[in-house]
Amino acid sequence: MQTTTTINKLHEHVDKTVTLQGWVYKTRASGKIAFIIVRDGTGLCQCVLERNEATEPFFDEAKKLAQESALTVTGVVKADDRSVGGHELSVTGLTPVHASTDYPITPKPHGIEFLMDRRHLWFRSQRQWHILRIRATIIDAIRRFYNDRGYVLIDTPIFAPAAGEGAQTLFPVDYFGDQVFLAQTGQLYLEAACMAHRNVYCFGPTFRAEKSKTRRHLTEFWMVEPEIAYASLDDVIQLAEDFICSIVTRVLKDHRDELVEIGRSLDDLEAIKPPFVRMTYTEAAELLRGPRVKEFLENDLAQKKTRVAELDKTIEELDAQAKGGGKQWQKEKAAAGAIEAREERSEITEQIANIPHHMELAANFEWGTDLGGSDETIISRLHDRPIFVTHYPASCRAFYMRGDRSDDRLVENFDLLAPQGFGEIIGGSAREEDYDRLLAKLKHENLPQDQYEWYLDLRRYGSVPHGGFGLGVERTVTWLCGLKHIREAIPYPRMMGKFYP
RNA sequence: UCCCCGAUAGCUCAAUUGGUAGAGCGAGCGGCUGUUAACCGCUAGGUCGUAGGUUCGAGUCCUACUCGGGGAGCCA
Repeated sequence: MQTTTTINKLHEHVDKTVTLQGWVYKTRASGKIAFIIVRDGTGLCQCVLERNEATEPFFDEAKKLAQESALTVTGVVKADDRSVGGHELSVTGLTPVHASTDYPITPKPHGIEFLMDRRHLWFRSQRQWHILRIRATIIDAIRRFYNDRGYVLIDTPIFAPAAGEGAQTLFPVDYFGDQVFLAQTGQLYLEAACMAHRNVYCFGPTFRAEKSKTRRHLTEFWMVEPEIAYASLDDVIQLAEDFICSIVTRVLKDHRDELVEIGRSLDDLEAIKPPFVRMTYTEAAELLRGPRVKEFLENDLAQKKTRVAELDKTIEELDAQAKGGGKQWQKEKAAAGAIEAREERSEITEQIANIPHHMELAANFEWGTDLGGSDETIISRLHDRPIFVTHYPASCRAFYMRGDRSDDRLVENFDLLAPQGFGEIIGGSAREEDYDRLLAKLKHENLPQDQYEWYLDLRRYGSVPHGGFGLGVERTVTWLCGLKHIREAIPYPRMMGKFYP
């Protein structure tokens, strides 16, 4: 008669008695009625506990159950719009499984350091819970995209020999007395598999030892890298565009409510349609140095200064309210508002301090150097669709990228920048298929040829035009969820100086 | 590696030009039958990151260090 079910299935059990197994998310209790919001891993449900004959044996105990206590609860499912999730449970039975006390993460605001030290608990909170579910969908969409198109999954090694693209940014590992490194890409290995299976991809963790402390860096992150044979740069770019569109479509299909819940604009994501913007590196360099960027940043600066002035006024008013007369809850609300306004002000003040530097970097951009993080952010902010930036100078790109046959200075590569300031999510290229050209590049970069003999074999035996790219999963999650920082896009972020929990 | 900012109660933050450390939340107790960050009353809670220095007097000023935040470089 009574069934155990989960919150996401409650709509199948309206007016029936069911049992839920979960944890206390929040409680509010009066003398003779208690509201327990239960989460069970599939959603939230308000359980209403009225003091009556049925509930008398456990009412007092239930009322005192603190946040994150585990419990099973039985009751009649009622459809109720007032309740989160649209259903609630009128409780007839309740069994505590584990009483929790002093759960550290309260419904009130916390600082980032506090939350990061408690990441293992933090992702029980709604916002984090939504983000990690969207992440899971994105990863599923990635796998399906390639599997459905007949790509063969090739797992590339995580222990890699010194030979890479630049050994200084790698994590060294002692390997039975030899030094190896944690892999920063599977690409070279993937190219070999590409010549065996034609269309392949690898998907796994990637490690970078760069000492970067910014909103877009992790030391350990997930990357998916497709590689396709008999392909030109245009083919690879087309693949990237189809790929991104399929991920966005899937996320919009499966997670509309969650996206709204975490404050992501659906309109912005629905605007992600082909064709994406395309520009060459040279065009990007001209854009950065030109009047459009200067004007954009000057406007940005002026707007931010206006905003700070507004916030100053708001803070003053709220402070006065918080100290003045009125109800206790009104004063509290004013105080909370003041804290929020101060946070926004300090964030914007920091941005204002950085703008002149970013303007200078953009205005003085020199052809031949790589686009900086701030340069990419500027280009990204000027668009509301992803931007392909192609044909970078060979001097600032890896040795394996295919030389542009019409201009020796360039390579056939691309970066894909997510719009609205989110920046780079993909880096890719056509690979140099010509043995002599590749060997010349190796020598030019002073790379040890003996370490790359196996790679050169790929150009000795049946070399064909081919190419691929790498997509950073966390950066994609950050973009699609509209996060301010990449650390929320992965369950256990690893950053410079951070590896607990 | 470099530049900027910060560290005050378990948490989030205040503390006028250097002059006796405060509020809210959380916790504990009591009250309230429809709450949505519930509300009302009471109670407990502090070596102001660490070490020096200036001063009659330092949370406040100076120096170094530790930890954290943002950015540059580098990158997905």
